[in-house]
Amino acid sequence: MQKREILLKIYHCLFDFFGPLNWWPGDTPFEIMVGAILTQNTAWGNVEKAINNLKKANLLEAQKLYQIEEEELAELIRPSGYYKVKAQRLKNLVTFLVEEYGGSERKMFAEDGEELREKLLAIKGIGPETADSILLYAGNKPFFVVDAYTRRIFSRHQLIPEAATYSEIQDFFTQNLDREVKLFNEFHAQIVMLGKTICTSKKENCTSCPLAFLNSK
DNA sequence: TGCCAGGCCGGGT
DNA sequence: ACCCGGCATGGC
Repeated sequence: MQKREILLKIYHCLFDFFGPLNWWPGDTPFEIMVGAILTQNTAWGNVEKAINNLKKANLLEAQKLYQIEEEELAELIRPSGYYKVKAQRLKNLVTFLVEEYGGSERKMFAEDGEELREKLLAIKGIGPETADSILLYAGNKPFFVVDAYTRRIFSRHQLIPEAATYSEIQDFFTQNLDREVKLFNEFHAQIVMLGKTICTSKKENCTSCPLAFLNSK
């Protein structure tokens, strides 16, 4: 079977299993960008607490985070862990957003995707996964997001080498899928759902894996 | 009770 | 070009 067929089969299998997920959990593009930074190596439940703190304080806007003291921001996002570095990283992002685009995500995302990706990667605290999450889920641009679940699940089924780099894994998807926002969005969401709910172990294969058909290829 | 979560950076080889 | 320690809270 061709890689292309396998990928589509996996996608449809997951979609049938979980149903449509319509990611990312977040009401606005700005909230999604904030969440993308806060969720770095962190359980989403903790991120929710931090975002709720920002919402309750009515601070979930670029201009407001731009003005707030970094120490105060750090206290608000404390539940998300790594709160001091993440406060810096959020500051770096909103500074970029405000000073380059007047705080308007719409203006930022009007830019060419590849160029914007380079600019995001140049911000300290934004690596490839965070940049691609922002581009895909906040900006509706077709960049496939690779995360720990993706590596774990796909290397376990021997579709990618375990030591593959981020861009190698990303290429595996983008070279074998149509470059569509809807597909990239839903596919990544399905992978995360699988990793969170069923394929949770780092070591053993899960017994009730919906992708078990891959084992008898 | 310890382990781990939707990374990333900086310094050392 | 890799490898590793540091960053931290809350849930199981």
